[in-house]
Amino acid sequence: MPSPTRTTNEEVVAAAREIVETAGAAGLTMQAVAERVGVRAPSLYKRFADRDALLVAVTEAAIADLTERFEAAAPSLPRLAAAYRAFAKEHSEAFRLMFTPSAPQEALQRSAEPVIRAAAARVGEEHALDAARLLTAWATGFLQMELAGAFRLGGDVERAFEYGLSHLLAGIEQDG
Amino acid sequence: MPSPTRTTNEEVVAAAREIVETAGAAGLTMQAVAERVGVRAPSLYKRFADRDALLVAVTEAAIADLTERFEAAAPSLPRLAAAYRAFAKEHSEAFRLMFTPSAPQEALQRSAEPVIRAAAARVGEEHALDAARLLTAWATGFLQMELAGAFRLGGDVERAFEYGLSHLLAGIEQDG
DNA sequence: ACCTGAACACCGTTCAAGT
DNA sequence: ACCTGAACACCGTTCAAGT
Repeated sequence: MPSPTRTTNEEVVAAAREIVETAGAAGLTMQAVAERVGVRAPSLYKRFADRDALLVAVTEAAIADLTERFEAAAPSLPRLAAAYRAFAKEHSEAFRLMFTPSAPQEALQRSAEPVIRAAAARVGEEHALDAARLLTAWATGFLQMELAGAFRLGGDVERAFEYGLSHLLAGIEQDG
Repeated sequence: MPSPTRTTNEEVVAAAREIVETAGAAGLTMQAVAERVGVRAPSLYKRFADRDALLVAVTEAAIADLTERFEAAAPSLPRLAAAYRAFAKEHSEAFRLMFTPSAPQEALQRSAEPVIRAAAARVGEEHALDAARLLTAWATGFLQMELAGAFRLGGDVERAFEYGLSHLLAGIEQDG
């Protein structure tokens, strides 16, 4: 007799996201996830090929979350930057996963679209991609360094972020 | 009777670095390191408190390597940027480790000094730190994205790096 | 059809015992 | 003084057996 399904992919990914955020990617064990959704570890392999596939699903869910925030913040570039920073702070572990070779690139491309459109409104279609990449690279590096503790000494991080952002926005507008 | 030492901390770290670079941080097992230096895994705990301490030592050695390259490239900002990119490509796994909360921040601060001095020569002492951070954050984010495959589509990565760099250098020089 | 216990290979780590 | 085998707890993963 067929057993009724005891959990769902969504529930598994949600549990995995919580574990990743509280215990880090290294803390994501199949047993911990299984316990959280009320099954045994081997059952998870019916849904995800292996631990790595689950980790990719976690990354993808995080990217979808970020994309929503971007869409809500667009087309203001300062608000996009603030949304990015807020996301990185709330989901620092998932943020790190996004810059791993196994991250789903199509999802990342989609998340970048609001940024590219906002850049286009500011500097025109022709330079939109370059401008968006400049801003994204800077913000990504800044947040990565901030999360790693690189700014622990050396003054007001808030102010440094605002300084960098306004500087880049001004620079981007004036040429091509 | 005292046994003669069969390996050294330096040899252990060197072996660990090779493993990290070929198999990734996840591939760094105490047994693999031990085999490489000709001892058994438990012996490594005489030298490093645990696997994490060894990983920190690997990160620190990589930062020392980067610092040497920076010192050789200074005070040219384009050469510093090129050195950073070359390092990231040759030691992509260690590069990622550098932006982890457990990375040794004092070593990272030291590695940043040639960049800050080069920035000072370009924009003056007063804005050197801000300028160096702007450049470093951008380059770090760019390389992180490049290594993750974010630029797999979308044209000439080389050109995009040069574009971003020259744009930032021009922007940095003109104001404060 | 879905779930599980049992099993396997592998890992980090400790420690008493060897030299 | 340094090294090791043996052991423990834990992990990912597979699979035959349950319902």
